[in-house]
Amino acid sequence: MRYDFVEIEKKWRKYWAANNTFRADNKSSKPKFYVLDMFPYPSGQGLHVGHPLGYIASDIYTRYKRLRGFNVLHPMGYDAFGLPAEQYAIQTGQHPAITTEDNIERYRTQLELLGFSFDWEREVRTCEPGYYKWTQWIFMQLFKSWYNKKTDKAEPIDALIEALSKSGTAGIDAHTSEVMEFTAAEWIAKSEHEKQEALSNYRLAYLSEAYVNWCPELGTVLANEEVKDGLSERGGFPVERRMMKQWLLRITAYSDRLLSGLDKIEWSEALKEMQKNWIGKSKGASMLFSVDGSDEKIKVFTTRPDTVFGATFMVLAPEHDLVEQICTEDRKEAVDDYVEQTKKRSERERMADVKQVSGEFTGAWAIHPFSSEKIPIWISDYVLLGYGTGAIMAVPSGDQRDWEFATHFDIPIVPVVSNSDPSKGANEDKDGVMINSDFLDGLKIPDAINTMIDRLEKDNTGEARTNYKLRDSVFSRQRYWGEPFPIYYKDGMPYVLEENELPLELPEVDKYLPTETGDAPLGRAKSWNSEDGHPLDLNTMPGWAGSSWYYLRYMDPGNTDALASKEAIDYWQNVDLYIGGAEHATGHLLYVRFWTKFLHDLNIVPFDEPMKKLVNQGMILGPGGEKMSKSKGNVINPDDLVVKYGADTLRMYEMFLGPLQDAKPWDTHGIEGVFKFLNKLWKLYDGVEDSEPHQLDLTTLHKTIKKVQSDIENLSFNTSVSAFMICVNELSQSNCNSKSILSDLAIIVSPFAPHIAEEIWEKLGNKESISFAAYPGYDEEYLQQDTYVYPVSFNGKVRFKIELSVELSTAEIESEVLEHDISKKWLDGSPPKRVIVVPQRIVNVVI
RNA sequence: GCCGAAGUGGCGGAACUGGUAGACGCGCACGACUCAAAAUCGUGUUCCUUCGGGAGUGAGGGUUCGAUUCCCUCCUUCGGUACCA
Repeated sequence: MRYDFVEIEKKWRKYWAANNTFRADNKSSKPKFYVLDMFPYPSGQGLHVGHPLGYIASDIYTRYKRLRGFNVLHPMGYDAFGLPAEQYAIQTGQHPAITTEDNIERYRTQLELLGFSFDWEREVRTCEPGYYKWTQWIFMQLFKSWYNKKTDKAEPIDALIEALSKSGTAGIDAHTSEVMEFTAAEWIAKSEHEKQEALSNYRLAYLSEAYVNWCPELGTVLANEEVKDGLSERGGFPVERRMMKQWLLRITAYSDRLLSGLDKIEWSEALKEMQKNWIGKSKGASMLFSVDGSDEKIKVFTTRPDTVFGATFMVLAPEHDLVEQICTEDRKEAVDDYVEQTKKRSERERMADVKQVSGEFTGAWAIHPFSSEKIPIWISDYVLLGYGTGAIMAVPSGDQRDWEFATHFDIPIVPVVSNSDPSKGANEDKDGVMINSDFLDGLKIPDAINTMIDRLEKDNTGEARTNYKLRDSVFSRQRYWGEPFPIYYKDGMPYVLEENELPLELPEVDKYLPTETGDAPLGRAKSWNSEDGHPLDLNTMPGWAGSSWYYLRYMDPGNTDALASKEAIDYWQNVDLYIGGAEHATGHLLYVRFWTKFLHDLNIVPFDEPMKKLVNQGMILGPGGEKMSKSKGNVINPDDLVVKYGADTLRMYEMFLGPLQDAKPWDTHGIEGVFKFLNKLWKLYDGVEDSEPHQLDLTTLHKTIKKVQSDIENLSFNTSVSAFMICVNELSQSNCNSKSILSDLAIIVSPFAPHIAEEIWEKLGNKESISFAAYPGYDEEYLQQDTYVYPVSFNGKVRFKIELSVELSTAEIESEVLEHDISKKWLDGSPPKRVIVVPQRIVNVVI
């Protein structure tokens, strides 16, 4: 009988849907396992062959785990809010919900064609009110929380308010935007407006005037990770810096936990490294420098406090608050000009001429804290306002950028570490001893750093300090197609809605564009007010809001009382295996960890890392080795291949292409080999008999079970496909027709090619789906061999092979080998210098 | 620049903790079946060779009886990041 994949696949797709075969229960006596794919944004293009790669891998793993007796949660959904649908809406006037719905339908059809064992009853869509109610709810909790450094977790703001009214800021150690100090009396005396203002300094979701990446073309702000080389990631439009009032999330409160948490999760080193760099922890000290003839002090952050005796000037970021105050009259014009210029320049331009040294002298002088010498204060855009304190002590002998600046403006360079050569460049190495450094002279650098920090703390002019590159995340977008903020304004201050007012649904608007007055699109909505008439926030949340907790919603997608029930969360716990692209390294994958830690602090989830193990699938490139894209016209559509070869062939071929994690070019020709393999497999089942299995066939089977099992556990699917091919070749060769062997083969193939496996399984007389069969064990007994063919090499080169019993001792093997005619030829009468015998491996004769 | 990953036949790729390099598949060549073609099956396929062998896993060196695997130097490609003090 012919392998009629069209009929077979249609039949089993229907069967699985009708029987709800892959429904996962929230209660089970079986151990749980959670396998998750990064859910897709349903774009108008549909899927190309690159998308299913990860889904196929996770589906194989899922089906394997089921066969091993696990209750597996394997859901799928859609990251449905986003820019493309909105851009389309602006162009055509069609509501983004309609576009999104259509695209989702298309995705669903394509996904179903591939035979994934998703529990479709758990599908989620981030754009549905029933879903985003809980995205809004989490935001609300962030707004109502502050970060207590003493307990190292988020706590309710109400408790903070109570503490403030009892004893002011005394005894409170919070993660804040700026340090605040006031007494209980002062707190009580504050107006409501002032209180709210003060509280926003503590809240984990707060409004702030901040420099943001503004994209005029898209009409919205972007997060740092949505900007690539000064252009928007989506669309490639220019991005400029602009001061705007925005919602921010205080992710920086979690910097340390986000960093240390990496040690306990199984993610690739590359990815952990990216997150580490993004968080960018560096240890050093903060130091105060007095300004000559002023009460102002300049606070700097440095990782090298030991080099302070080499500090020959100071540099402030052009936007630094002190610039205006300390700038002298004669320098004012030049300085103002420079500041103006910096503001105008976009990120992109600033990046383009990194090598260009520029700056202006403010006319002011700082007093060196140890030598009491006067050193000039400059401004330059190589010092960034957002990092450290926005000011540095410049040590041209120890920092290359300072060196270039000093050389350019002819500022003295004083070496402070032995083996420095100031005429050539800065010495940034951390070996050598201190020179020209008063009480530090002769100390090694690490000792000098500690000595200096002790001294600073004693003198009260500085302290040890840890700094992070990580910034609080801008959380508002001036767009329509996203989650509205559950926020209204009273007296200009933000307040949250009541929980029972959620979800705050997206209003209808006449156009998906900003208003004439420049307000975000929600400004077009009629009566966009709270129930008591206060205006609602006009922003919407960014794309990553909904994806930061979706893995929890799958556990209990219909719940209307909570984001998921306690029972469901306690049962499923965190994700055991997460598969998706590495492009989300510093976006989604950081935010989902942040939100999980926050929900952990709120006692909503018992774990504080969302994904125990994460694997990044590599990209499938076009046949030429380029990225697949519509514009290049090299997109391979999976639907066409399914029509021609069937889903089982496509699934196996995608796995066969190469290691899951590697990028690899697509070559449609190769699919024939896998298709032939499935045909051969199918043929094996003609004339199956209940006969006694042949020894050789048992060896073939058990070797394959062993190989495939370890491959799946290591996510090495390409080698299991090879193993199946070898197995089927061998069984065909020996005309195997043993039912027991062929039944086991069907089970181990089923995670890879589920449709054909179901069909075979049914033909073998089984009534239940193969999905819940028991994975066969392998027996080492069948893998034992009586003899082993030794490759015999002379000086490392293989010259002949000899089959010997595995019972032989090393000495016996040696003499058997040396007796061989070819050995005699190579030895040519003289005795070997040495003979190495590795049992069941090799024999090497040294001559 | 810095960080990370990777370089193996014509191509995708195998090779467990150092032990037969090139499994499996594609492609190609030849053969069988066929009036013919497709499909299918079989054989061969790293390169050079005076048919004894020799060379060979990006390049060069090292450790070892033995290196794709370990160590050092360098080159190339891809991904990330970029004045982070």
